[in-house]
Amino acid sequence: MPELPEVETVRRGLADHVLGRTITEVEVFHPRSIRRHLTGAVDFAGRLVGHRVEAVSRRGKYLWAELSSAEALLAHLGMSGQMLIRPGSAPAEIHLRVRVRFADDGPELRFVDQRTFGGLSVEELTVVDGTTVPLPVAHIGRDPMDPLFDLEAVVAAMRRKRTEVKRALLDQNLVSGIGNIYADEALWRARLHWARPTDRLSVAKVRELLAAATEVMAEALVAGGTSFDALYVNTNGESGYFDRSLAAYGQEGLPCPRCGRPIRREPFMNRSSFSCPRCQPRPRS
DNA sequence: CAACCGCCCTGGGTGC
DNA sequence: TGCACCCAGGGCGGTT
Repeated sequence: MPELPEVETVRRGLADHVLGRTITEVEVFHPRSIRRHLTGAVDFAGRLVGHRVEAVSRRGKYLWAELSSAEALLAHLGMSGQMLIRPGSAPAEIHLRVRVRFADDGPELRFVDQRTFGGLSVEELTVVDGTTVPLPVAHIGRDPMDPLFDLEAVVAAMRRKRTEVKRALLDQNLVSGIGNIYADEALWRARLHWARPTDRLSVAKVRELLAAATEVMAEALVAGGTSFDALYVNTNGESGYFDRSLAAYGQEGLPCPRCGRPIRREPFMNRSSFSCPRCQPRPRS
């Protein structure tokens, strides 16, 4: 499940392999993978062919290549999206959705996505708060790895919300890049239950929580990200190994690394939240 | 407007 | 063995 560390790992791989290369051919094999490109596959390909990749950027879970056309190829990996760099001679992957070839005849870029929650589109760029981003990213908050991330502003905004702390942590408009895995890990590190109301947390506690989120994602980035199966891989098709370092997420019944009590699993927004019953007691309702 | 809910989608895993 | 069902989950549109 690609969150910030996984998307950043992919960004680095793309920067290594497609920067400076000119696109010559684009094939779309599944319309759903470009559903956010409203003008369709022909226009999608037409806006890419002939243009050079000038930068590969990221905000939160969004990834994009800035092109010599002054537009950007925007990608969101969803749950299972992969950006693979492969020789053109390699057999097509079962879930190959989009293929991009380059003028130098070197390795091609393949967007592979089993569950098709991810997708690509070509977007105009806009400047928000001094930073150039694709239009659909304009409303996405800066992520904690962004040099211009304003910690105190996010702490204040989070405490102004009237919601549960995990919902706030997952709100990409507030702070981006955090998904279910790193939200649970950050809450575990900060010893907060996911249902705690944000407006009753101290400034210090919210700071601690955001610091924990930043820290756990930085550690995961060093490990190449978190992979439970072959769904998340880098541009070379390799899995990360941060799953071995998870304290709470997916650890139901296993001992809490801090106190030894079995990690519990609770339903949360039609999915699951993992926490320690002793370190992260439920709030009194 | 803020908060929240349901839907989109596929295939690996599980239980009968 | 085979089938039905569950589950993962970010973003978005619709509703309260």
